[in-house]
Amino acid sequence: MTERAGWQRTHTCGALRASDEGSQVVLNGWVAARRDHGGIYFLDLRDRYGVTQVVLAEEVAGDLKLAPEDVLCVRGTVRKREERNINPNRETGEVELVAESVEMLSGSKLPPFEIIDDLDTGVELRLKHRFLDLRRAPLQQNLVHRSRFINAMRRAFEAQDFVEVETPILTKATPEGARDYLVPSRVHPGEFYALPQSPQIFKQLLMVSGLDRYFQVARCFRDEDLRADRQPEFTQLDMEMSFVEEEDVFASWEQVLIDTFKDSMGYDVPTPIPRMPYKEAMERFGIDKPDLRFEMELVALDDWARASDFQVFSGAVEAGGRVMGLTVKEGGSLSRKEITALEDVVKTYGAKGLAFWKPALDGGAGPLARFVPEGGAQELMELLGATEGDLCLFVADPRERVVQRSLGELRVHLGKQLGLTEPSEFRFLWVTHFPLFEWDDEAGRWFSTHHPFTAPADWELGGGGFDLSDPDSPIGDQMSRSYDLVMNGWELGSGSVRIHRADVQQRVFEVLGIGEEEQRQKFGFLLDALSYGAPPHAGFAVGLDRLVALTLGMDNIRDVIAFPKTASATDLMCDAPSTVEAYQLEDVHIDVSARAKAALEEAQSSPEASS
RNA sequence: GGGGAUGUAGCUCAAUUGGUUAGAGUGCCGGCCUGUCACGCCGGAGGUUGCGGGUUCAAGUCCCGUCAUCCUCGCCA
Repeated sequence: MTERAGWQRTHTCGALRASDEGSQVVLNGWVAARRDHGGIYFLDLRDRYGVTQVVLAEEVAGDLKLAPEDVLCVRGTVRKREERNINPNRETGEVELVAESVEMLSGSKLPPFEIIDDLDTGVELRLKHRFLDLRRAPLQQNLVHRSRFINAMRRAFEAQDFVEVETPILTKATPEGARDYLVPSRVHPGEFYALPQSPQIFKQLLMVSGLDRYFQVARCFRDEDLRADRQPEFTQLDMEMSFVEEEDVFASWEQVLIDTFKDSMGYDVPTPIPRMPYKEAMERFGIDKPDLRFEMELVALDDWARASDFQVFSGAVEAGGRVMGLTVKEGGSLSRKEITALEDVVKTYGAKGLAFWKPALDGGAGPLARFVPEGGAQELMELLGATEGDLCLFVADPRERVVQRSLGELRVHLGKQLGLTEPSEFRFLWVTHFPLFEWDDEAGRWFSTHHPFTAPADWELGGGGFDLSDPDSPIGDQMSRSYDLVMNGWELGSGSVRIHRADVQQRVFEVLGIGEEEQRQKFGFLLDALSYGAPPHAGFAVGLDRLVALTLGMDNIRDVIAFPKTASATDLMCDAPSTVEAYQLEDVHIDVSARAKAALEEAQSSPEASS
């Protein structure tokens, strides 16, 4: 056996306590701080586990030059501090290490920012030196929490007899859904793999194989524009089970959530998790992922509006649209300026304006007041659940989705602004009964609301005979057997009962405008599999980055990911994406277009490119 | 693809109506200091005001373009 090298630590920097007094120990760690008092020199040594104060006597320090972030080996004796010198803010604060020798294991240049907990520095710099950013305790704690959370989830699935199976990363492009990341084939000139947007088809095939219960911590890739809660590559807890229906999937997940939250953070998830049909969510909250931590529900005012003298309101209803409102309790004190800011919120989502009313029995105030009929204030107040001192807000539009969406987003906005959302409370909800198809005006055809493998609520699916080029076709009324899991206004994940009959699957492809030829070419293997005894099956997937971020009270997923990308999908640390050597392109049979080449040259000739 | 915000010292920011040599805090370096832990005191170094162009006697400041980052609408089965 090899002998242990003399420099290696006997303890971590978070380990020593008063009970270790007198021990001879070796610590390894980074220089976190130095305090030179002339005759005595204090040194804070840091690692993942904590910080320990090292005391260097003049004789030991000598002319040793220490810089921040140098990596050291310190040998010495643990000493209990005198009462007045104890640092109560540190776990190791009752002791200090009296150094007998200090050895530099690795020197450090001056870092571009300080390695401190409450760093106040731009994202750009932090991402460029992510290895230094990740040296900070809060970021390390995030990653540790993520690891514990995901492993607790793994244990929970294993306890239910699920089998973790890995599926391919190099796979086939899918015609529907997000833009694919493509990988050119060297062996097959002109052909491409795609990175999976999710392991969807593979997990269904595993059900056909009889694996019965599958799960995976799966990396997924979607080449779409990013957001604070969206990265081009992200992680899902993906699962699928056979011989089940909706309620079995819900039950399985509820147990997983109970186990995971309990194990990893000691939180008791309140169960059963309530269910709400999509239609109800849209009507009451204006959104398919309602935040149930506060009330302030939307109110339908269509009948009131139809009879109103206010043209904007009555006109919207006559045009087949909606008028809805919501009441901000004690919102009457909001200034005109604040209300204008709220109007900007609804305009973002397509609303033309935001009407408001400060309710009172005498008719109230605000632009809507003159349209409240004599003596009609009480009726309107009752409709809105409003009392004097409240603020009522209204949106009217010929497009129902604009009314619901804009007021729904306004409700979320107000919830945050008024401090109605308690961050340590986790309110879950299953949203069910989504429509199977949605009409896309731009493309002029139907798209799957969830995905094309989702079972229709009615297996016969109308039996055909619909005019599929008609946006008002009753195909739009078909319900699906898909469901979302929602928490605190975030969509955590979605799933569905799947189609396990080849004929139904073909019919759905037809509605989506995927002809027989294309079906064979793109999904032949799936249709084939469905014709060899496919069990009824259903599944679900949860976005882990979002869920982990939420459990830490963060609304940006960047800091629960070790090496995240920027909003333009670049990695500032390793400078990806980047150009490759000409021979590499030749190998994979790729010609870069003249336009792309010109853009590259322009970028490289500007001084900005190298900075 | 659209909208908004930001870009000044290593870092966080300031700089009046366009006007002298672009400042402060912090970090860093040097000196002093034997109980600090946000140590203290003294001194010092440190700037292509993102980049390019324009207006002007004069631009960190005004105009045009461009790049980067963040937020967001569209997009994300």
